[in-house]
Amino acid sequence: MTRAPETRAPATRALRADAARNRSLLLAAAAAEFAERGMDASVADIARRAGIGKGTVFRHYPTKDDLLAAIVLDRVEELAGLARQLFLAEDAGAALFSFLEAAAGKQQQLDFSFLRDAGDINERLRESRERLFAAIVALVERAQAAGAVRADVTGLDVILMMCVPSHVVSFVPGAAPDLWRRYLALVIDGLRPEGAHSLGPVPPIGV
Amino acid sequence: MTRAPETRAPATRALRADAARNRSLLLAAAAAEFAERGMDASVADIARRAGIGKGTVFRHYPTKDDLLAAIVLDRVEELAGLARQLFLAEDAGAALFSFLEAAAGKQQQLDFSFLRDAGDINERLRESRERLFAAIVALVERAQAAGAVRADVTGLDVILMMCVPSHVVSFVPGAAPDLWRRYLALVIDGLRPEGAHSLGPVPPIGV
DNA sequence: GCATAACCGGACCGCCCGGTCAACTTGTTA
DNA sequence: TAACAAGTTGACCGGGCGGTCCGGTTATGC
Repeated sequence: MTRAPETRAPATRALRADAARNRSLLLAAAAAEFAERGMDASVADIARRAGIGKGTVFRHYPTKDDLLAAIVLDRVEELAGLARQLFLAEDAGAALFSFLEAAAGKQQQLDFSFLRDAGDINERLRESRERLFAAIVALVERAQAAGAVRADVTGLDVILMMCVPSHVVSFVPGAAPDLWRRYLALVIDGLRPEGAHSLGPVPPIGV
Repeated sequence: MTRAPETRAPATRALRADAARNRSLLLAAAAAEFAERGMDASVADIARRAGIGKGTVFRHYPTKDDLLAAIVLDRVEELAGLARQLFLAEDAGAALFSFLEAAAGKQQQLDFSFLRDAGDINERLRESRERLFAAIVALVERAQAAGAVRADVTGLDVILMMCVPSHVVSFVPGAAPDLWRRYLALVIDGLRPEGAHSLGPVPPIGV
């Protein structure tokens, strides 16, 4: 095996210009297609929407799952960044509720059920998800300490309930684009300490 | 075309004994398989689980959707009956919450997302669904009149939120069998009038 | 117990999917 | 501008799906 002299092979070689353009076209098309049809979106349709060949898709991402994971990873990192940033806000309760609002809004584009489907595939995605969850847990605990969220709720409870608005709205055919806010408000009211009833004997789940 | 004398053809002829047995085996197997794997369950797997041939499945129900619709129809009628029965209870609030509890519990076996998937297929199912929804709306309005449920919520809001517990729990791998109760409690607290905040400017959806 | 119609079952069909590959095109670099 | 590596492409493959069909089987009425 020979090696070209004076060539320090970069960890990943720089992408050729057309390849980079195709890659971003692909990511946009895939995000749209996954958002519309979920995991049922076919690679052929994604390629057609991006205006590239099917083979090109598999050159950029060896598997349909890898393509999905790349997209989900983006959103997860984005949300994790927001969560860490909001952790520094003065009002702990408003910080958590702002985060839930942003998360619910983002899920209009990409439901979190992908976290389940894609989480088992990609190790990087799993790590990123754990970091996001940890940041959310921190937000929740601070909001509880400030008395803005009922004490008998866990971080994981909040994580699960945060997926509700976008899911619920997906059942309404001609829903207004901000209908999810209505159900987010309902979810948040359920998390508030005022007027909270017992959650019953069912133990929470560990993280 | 000849007609056998003295034979009044019944609307649907009586099922032969073995056919009736196979049909109930099929329904049980299909319900289990749909519950576990959703719409991804394959007819071949259902047939194998029921211990019958694939052709027999299609003899009883001409389409996979028809099979699903038959199962969903059962649960919907069951729930509608319960809703009408609870409408006569003294405590209007407890009646609604009892119904939500029963509905969430049933969905552990069969998620309501099937109502969306199968609803477009079968006319009878659509009618049955409308009757169920009407019964729920009646329950909600009575609970609101009794002051047990916040006034700014509609019947459809409650219908949508009623699907939350089973859906949320489906994300938790080794969930305890009654974990859904925890999230039902959270949902119900969000529906209570005590400590309710504004739902914001987003208008509710019409039924 | 026999004739018959209802029923059963699994081989088979066409279709679509994720993924591969070898021939071809194009950006890059010296 | 020449030469090559990187990138592109669509025909192709194996597999699984919903649904069909017909030869064999079985319950049932007389």
